Amino acid sequence: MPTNIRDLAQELQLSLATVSKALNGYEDVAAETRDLVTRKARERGYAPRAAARNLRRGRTDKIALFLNTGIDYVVDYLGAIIPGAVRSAQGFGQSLLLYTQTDADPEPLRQVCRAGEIDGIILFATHYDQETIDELLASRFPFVVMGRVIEDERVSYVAPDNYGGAYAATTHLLEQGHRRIAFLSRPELDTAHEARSRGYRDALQAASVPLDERLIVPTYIEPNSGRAPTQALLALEPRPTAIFAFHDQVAIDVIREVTAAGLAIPQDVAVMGFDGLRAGWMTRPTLSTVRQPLERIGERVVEIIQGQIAAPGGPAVQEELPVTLELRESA
Amino acid sequence: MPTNIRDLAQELQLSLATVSKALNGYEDVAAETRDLVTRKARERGYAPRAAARNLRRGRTDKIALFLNTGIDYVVDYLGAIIPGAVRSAQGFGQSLLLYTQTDADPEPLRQVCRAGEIDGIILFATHYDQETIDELLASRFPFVVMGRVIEDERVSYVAPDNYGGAYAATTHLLEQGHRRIAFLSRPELDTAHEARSRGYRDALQAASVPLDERLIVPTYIEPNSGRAPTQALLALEPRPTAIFAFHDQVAIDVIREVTAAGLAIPQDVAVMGFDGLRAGWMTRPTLSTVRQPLERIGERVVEIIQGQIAAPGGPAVQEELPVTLELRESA
DNA sequence: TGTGCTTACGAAAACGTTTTCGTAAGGGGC
DNA sequence: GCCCCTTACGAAAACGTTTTCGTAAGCACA
Repeated sequence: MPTNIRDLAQELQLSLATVSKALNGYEDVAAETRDLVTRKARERGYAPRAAARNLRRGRTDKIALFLNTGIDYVVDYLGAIIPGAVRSAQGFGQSLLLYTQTDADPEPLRQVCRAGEIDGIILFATHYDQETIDELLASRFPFVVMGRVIEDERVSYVAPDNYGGAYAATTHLLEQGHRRIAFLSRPELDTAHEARSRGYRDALQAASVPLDERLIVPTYIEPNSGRAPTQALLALEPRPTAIFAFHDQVAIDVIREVTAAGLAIPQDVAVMGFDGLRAGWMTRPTLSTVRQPLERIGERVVEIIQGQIAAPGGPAVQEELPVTLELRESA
Repeated sequence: MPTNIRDLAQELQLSLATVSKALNGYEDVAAETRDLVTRKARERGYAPRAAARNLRRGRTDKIALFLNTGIDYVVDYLGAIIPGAVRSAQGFGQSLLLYTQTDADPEPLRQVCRAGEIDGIILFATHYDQETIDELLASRFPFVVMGRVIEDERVSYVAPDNYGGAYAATTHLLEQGHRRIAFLSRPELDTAHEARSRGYRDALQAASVPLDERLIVPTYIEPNSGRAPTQALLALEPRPTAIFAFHDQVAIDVIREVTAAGLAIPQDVAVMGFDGLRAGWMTRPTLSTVRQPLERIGERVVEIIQGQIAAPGGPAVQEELPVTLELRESA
C-alpha cells in the first residue's frame, strides 16, 4: 500500500488540506511549510492517486488518439507522428491514450467521452461520417482532426498543404522542362485527393500547359496499386516524361515499373511522390517528394487541443501546414 | 452535465447499489430489474465515470507503453507494433497509454506507477539499467519488456528469436554456395547483437566454414552507418560474396553501396537484412530479410501482462518468437 | 407458529483527492 | 483598547462509483 496524502499529513502533523495545497502550489501556505511538505513527499515517494485527483478535478490530463488501423497506410505515418504528439502532450502535462476505431462503429468513441476518460480527442486519418462529427460538436467535446481537411468551419483540423504541395511538385516538373506530366490519383481519399488534384491542374494551367485527361489515372488503396496504372501510362503515345504520384507508396510502384520497362529515372521519366516517408530514401534512385511535416503535425494537433479544452465550443482552429519540396534523385 | 448513476437510480426508483450491480453483472439482482436498468442506461447514454470507478476498484484498465524515442530506429517499429498491441489491449477491455522516456531519467516511470495511473507497463526497445528493473521487481509492479532479452529469470519479455534468425539467414547464404559471408554488426544493441552474432558464427561453424574476423564489421546507431563499412568490405581481397546486415536499415545502405560500386545483387554480392520492415520492399532489388513478427510481438506482450496483473510477482514469462526467412530478390 | 433458507434489494462505507469556507493568530493604525 | 487586515492553516464537503453487509419478503417444512 503506497503512501497517500493522509499518511503524509499525519507524519507532518498537518491537515490534508494544507499538504494538498502545498503540493499544488497554492498561495496560502507558508514557504517554510511548503518546503517541508515537498521534501517529505519526495522522501516518501508520494504521488497523488490519479483516479482520486481526476474524480475531484473533473479532468484526466489525457488525450485520446483514435486510429483507424483498418486503413493500411496509416501504419506508415504512425511512427512519424506519434513521437511528436507524445512529446508535445507530455509538455502540457498530459499523456496520450491510443484507441482503434472502425468507421462502422462510433460506439467506443462515445463511450470514452461519456466515461470522462479523456479531456480531448484526436481523430487521425480516418473518414468519420458527418454524424459522428455532428455528435461531437453538439456535445462540445474537444476534438481535433489530424491529417484531413474538414469542410466545416466549426471543426478544428491540422493537415498538410495538399494543394500547395501538389502545385509545387508539378511546377518543379514543369520547370525541368516536362510538358507531359501524368498524375496518379487516389480518389478514395476524397479531400486530399481533391486538393492535390487541383494543385496539379492549376500548376499546369499557370504554365499554359494543356491538360490531357488521359494522363490522370486513378489508383486504389491496395498493395501495388500503382503498378498497372504505370504500365498503362508508359504505353501511351507520346509517353509522359514525368509521373507525379499521389503519395510515396504509389511512387515506389512507379519507380519499380519504370525501371522494369528499361527506362531511366529521371532521364526518360521523372518521378515525384508525396508524403516524405522514410521509405523514399530506400528506393533507387531515391525518391523526390513533397514532405509533410508529420512530426510537426503531431505536435500542433496536441497544442490546438489545449485551446479546445480550455474553452470547449470555442472557435475552431484550421491549419494547413506548409510542406517542403524534397528533391532527391528521381526528379 | 452527463448522467450519473444517481440520476439513473432516481429515475428507476431504485438504489444506487442495485443499479450498479445490475450494470456490473452481479447475481443478486432480478433478471427483470437488470433488463430495466440496462435499457434505461442505454437510453440515457450512461457510462460510469472512469475516475470514480478506478478510484473505487483500485485499477484503471490501462497499460503504459514506454517508448524511447531518443533511439531513431524505434520509429520504424512503432507503426508495425502499435496496431497489434492496441487491438489486443482492447480485447482485454484495456487501453494503451503512451509515454516517452529517456534512459537518463526514470522519474516519469516511477511517478506513473505510484500515481496508480496504470495497471502495467510495457518497456519497449529501450535500454533500462538494472536499477530500474530492480526497482520494478521490488515494487512488484507488473511489467514486460518488449523486443529485448533480459538476462534475469524474474523479468518477463517478448523478443524475436535473434539467434535463430541469424542462424537461418546465414545458413541460407551458405546453401546458396557462399563461403565468404560478411556480417555487419551493431555492438550497441548488446543482447540482440550477441544473439545474432552467435547465430552467424554457429551457422558458419556448422557448415565447417572458417570464420574470418575481417568479415565482421561494426556499424553504429546513426544514419548511413552501413555505407563506409560496406565500402571497406568490398575493398577486401578476396571480396565477400554475401553480406548479412544486422538489420534492414543497414542492409539498405549496403544495397546502395554495392550497387554504386557497379556490382550486381545478388549475382556478385548477396545481401540479407533483419527485421522485415516495409521499407525492405522498396529497395531495388527488394531486400531478402529475416522477418520479425512485430504485430504478434505487440499482441503477445499485452497478453502476458494480463498474467502479471492478475498475479503480481508471479512467475515471469519469457518468449522468443519465431522469425521467418523472407526471401525476396537480394539473396 | 417457529425456524431456516433463498431471493432481491438498500444503506452506508470507502476509495484519495481538491477546494471552499471559516477562523485563529499576529500585526499595524488610531 | 479596539478594529481591521493579512497570513497560515484546518474542517468538511464533494467528486461518482463499487462493494460489503444487513434485512425484508416470500416460501417451505416440521
